[in-house]
Amino acid sequence: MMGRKVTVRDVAAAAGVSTATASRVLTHSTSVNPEMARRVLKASSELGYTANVFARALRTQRTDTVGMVVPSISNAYFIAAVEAVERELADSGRSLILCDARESVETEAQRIELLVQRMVDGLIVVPVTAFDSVPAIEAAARQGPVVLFDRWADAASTDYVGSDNADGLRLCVDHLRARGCRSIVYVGAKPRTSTAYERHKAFRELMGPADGADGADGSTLLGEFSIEWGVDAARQLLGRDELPDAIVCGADIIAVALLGTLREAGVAVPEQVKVVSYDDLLLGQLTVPRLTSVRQPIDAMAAEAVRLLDERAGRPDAPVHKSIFRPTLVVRESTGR
Amino acid sequence: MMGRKVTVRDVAAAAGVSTATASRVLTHSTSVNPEMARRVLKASSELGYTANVFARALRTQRTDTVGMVVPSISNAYFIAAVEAVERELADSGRSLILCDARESVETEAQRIELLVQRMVDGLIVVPVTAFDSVPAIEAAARQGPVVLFDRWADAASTDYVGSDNADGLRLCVDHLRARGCRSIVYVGAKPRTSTAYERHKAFRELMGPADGADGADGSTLLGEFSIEWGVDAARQLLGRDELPDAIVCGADIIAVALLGTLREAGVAVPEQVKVVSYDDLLLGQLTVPRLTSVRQPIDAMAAEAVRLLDERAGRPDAPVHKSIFRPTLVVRESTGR
DNA sequence: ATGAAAGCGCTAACAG
DNA sequence: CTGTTAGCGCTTTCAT
Repeated sequence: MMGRKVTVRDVAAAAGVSTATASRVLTHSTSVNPEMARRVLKASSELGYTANVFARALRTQRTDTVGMVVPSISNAYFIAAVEAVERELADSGRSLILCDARESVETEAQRIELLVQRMVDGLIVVPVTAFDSVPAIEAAARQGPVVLFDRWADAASTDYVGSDNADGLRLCVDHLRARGCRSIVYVGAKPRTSTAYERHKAFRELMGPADGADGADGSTLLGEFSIEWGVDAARQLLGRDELPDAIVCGADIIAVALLGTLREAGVAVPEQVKVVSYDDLLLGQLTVPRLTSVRQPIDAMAAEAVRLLDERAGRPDAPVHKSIFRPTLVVRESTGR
Repeated sequence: MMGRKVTVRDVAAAAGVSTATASRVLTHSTSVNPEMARRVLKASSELGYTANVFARALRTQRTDTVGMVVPSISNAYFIAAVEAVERELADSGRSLILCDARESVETEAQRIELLVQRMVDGLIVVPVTAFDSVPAIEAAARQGPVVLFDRWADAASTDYVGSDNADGLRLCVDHLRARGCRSIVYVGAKPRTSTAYERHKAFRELMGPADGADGADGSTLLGEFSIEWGVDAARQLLGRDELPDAIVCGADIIAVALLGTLREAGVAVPEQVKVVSYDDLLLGQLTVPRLTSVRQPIDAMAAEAVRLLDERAGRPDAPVHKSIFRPTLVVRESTGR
């Protein structure tokens, strides 16, 4: 429906050259007579020429477009990631096509397939799960460059950019201990994603071998990365005989909901309970009190993801590369003044 | 880089028919001998055939793809709109390409241009501004179907789907008056967008002809649809001799920030000041107290937008259509129990 | 350095 | 109903 009418032919004719020469000028491919080049450029701009992307892609097998699939566009952390990647791509004149997997492995597979068909030059994926997302990702990786972002998928032999979750959790626990907290509870997500898995594992290791079974002593509560779970977990804690000194949340989205629920119940944060979280979303700075949270260097991570994509495009058989960034802790009022 | 190798030719050969017949089967265009059809389908699935989108688009001039440009993907209201449109399109087997204008008219123009080039079958735009966005929108509308969503752009002769902002504001003010509020302040955005303009205008008309000049009596404060402005406006109000009975916010993003700032300063909401807002985001249900807010029927609006796009594709010269939906007020704790 | 011509993979006329 | 053929608009050999 939508589309240009002006073609290279028109430009060539107007400039009095062959379509080949016109194309050469327009794509800066080979050197051409300056005078002809001038005429082509003039004709091109006068006619308002824009190359038909489909014809070009059909011919060159490239699109200057990168695809990105995230688990949910309503999670602000992924939006921040998308924005960072888009900024990065803009620098090299490329654009991003964004797809939402809606937390469904099936939708995710469809979206990945869609993007591969659209011949994106590369694909950045934040997998919905660590296991079930693997087949679609591997199929895509067979066709071209794929980089996993933030979460890895098990056994997927693709490049990866993420941050050190164990270190992030260590920052949380060290900070709380320095403020005198003894009893600490972790409220996170079930280990269906690599981030949920790593953060939970790190917490348990940091807390010592006290509990053997999976949170049998009540020091860890696992649900989803969602508002609902934050509310639910808070209620569970409120139902206990006594509250812990501090709560470590696996993500801001959980923490914000948990915080609201605790305060609604009259619990003073940070006086009675301190709360620390992960992601450092703007959202966490709107709460009262504002959240102490682990920040990942998302711009650097986005840049690295694009770099890996380009590197892989150049050397398809290079060994798999994993880039792990160090997070930092941003201290705010939720862990005391 | 990424792309299929299997072509119609391969499928046709494997099925022992011509490419034309194979194509006919694969696109369900004309009726074909059932036996041949069976063979083609079998060959197709055995070879793992997928049509090359570019070749198809080049030939058919269609892509089964709709483009959407929003002012900012970090504003949860637009994300909700995107999700609704995507759901709607999925029903008819089409997909959405999303672009972020980053609150910049220039970026917006680029993105619109990019999508038009990509020959999307239609374009849904939430314009960054009511005036400066017009040229890019009109240029796109000359190429194919365009529907403005939520915000209209001045003099753009394109179809539009939105909601009745005057009615929404009336709901707010009526509700507050029913709860006994006398002094009411409006905190909104400068009239650079149609929604900001209409909400502000409606508020002033509802409050009577008391103030002539633009908020000269301090009953309206105008800034941006942003966190920062919410904080700033709250501080301005806190600096006054006395607080109003109630505050009407032009958007939840403003209200959430304003609410946090008021409560941090020890102001009791809703006891001292009631707060009502617009958009009914999930965000507003995480605050303490939860926000009373105007909800727009976003799913119905998305469905209508897609319908208008399709209608326009069928009849390019049909008169311009504007669809205005009625909002409702969702009452929560921020205006009293 | 330039032009003529050959396709990229697909679908729509046009004959049969 | 089926096959042959001609492009969609572009880039890129291959000659010159």
